[in-house]
Amino acid sequence: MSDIGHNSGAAGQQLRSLVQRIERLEEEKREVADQVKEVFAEAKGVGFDKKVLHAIIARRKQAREAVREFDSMVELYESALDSVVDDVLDAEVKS
Amino acid sequence: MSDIGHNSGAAGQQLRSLVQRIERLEEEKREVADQVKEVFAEAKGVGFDKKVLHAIIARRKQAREAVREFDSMVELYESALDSVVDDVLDAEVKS
Amino acid sequence: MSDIGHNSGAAGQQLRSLVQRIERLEEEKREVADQVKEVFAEAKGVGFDKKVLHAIIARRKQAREAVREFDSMVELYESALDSVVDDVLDAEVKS
Amino acid sequence: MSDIGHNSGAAGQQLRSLVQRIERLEEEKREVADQVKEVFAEAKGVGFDKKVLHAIIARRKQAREAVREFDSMVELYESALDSVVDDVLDAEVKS
DNA sequence: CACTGGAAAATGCCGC
DNA sequence: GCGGCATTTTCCAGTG
Repeated sequence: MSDIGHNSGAAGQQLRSLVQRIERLEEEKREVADQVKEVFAEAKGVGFDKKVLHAIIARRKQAREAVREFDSMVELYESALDSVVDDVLDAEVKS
Repeated sequence: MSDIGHNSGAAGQQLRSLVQRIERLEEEKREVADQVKEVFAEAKGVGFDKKVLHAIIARRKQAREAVREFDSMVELYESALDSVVDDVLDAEVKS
Repeated sequence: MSDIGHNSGAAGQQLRSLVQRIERLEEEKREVADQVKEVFAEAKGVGFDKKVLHAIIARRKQAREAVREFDSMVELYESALDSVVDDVLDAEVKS
Repeated sequence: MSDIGHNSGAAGQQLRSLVQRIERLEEEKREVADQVKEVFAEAKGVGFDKKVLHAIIARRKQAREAVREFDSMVELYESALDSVVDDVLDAEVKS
């Protein structure tokens, strides 16, 4: 008998497992997305406009990203500074 | 002192709570999306092509949707049929 | 005098031309959409239900898409098959 | 023989014609949309950013709408003014 | 006039 | 690194 359509070989098992895991995760994603919608609905119910809410969230996201960018800037300068300090120390040793 | 920027009125509290809940949920969404990516990576690692995997998953999804669509088709035909029945009954009354 | 607001440099000319072309095309799109509405109105006038009409058109569209999807499926299988053939040939060379 | 599937009655003819006209128009819409994409591609080719282009077009659209709104405002005031003039004339006649 | 469904646009991701 | 593609999000018309 052919396994086509009802593959039960090792590879088939593995494939089925992977597909099911992905489908389960995508189901989860949908559930979370629905919860987001529910919160927006609740917000609307107490008079908050969805568009404004979105704008606020976007703003906060940008702010967080700006902070992250700033931090990596600081790190960059710090490491640059370290190099300079190293160079200076090296120079002193050599002199 | 102005509350601008540090609103602590009732509405402000509510707004902050809503925004935080949404942000938390979107964080969750991102996490789940990452898990999906991980599974795809794992699949790739054992030799499955992502494209084929996607095709399989899409197919299964379509199958599920086809069932749903069939059901709404049936409903549409049923309501159309009801209209016809109504017309016929009306015609009998008038004759 | 500043060109701000009445840019007439080469780049400005080009930009204006592009913007106008896009706006003209979007106007066309709106006109065609209106014509679609007119046909639906005409259909309604001779007793066809818009909902059913939509269902018919959607169905035909799906049918066309199914053909396209089938074709890409075939392509996908063919390329997968090619890979397998390649692997087998590689294995023979190595053995 | 049943006409189901190959309806050639008068109503069927009409239905088919309507469906085809709609499908033709939707095809046109798609073509125009593609042309828009082409213009955007061309714009990109000469260094204009799609996002900026979109922003410009949106701005111009808003401007046109503002003008229209202004015009209807003017009309409103004009008709209000006419009423006042009428009232004044009436009052003069009566006095 | 709010709501849902579908089209249009934006974003993010993948492969080259 | 970027161009194309898929997904996601946003917007708008139609409907009840």
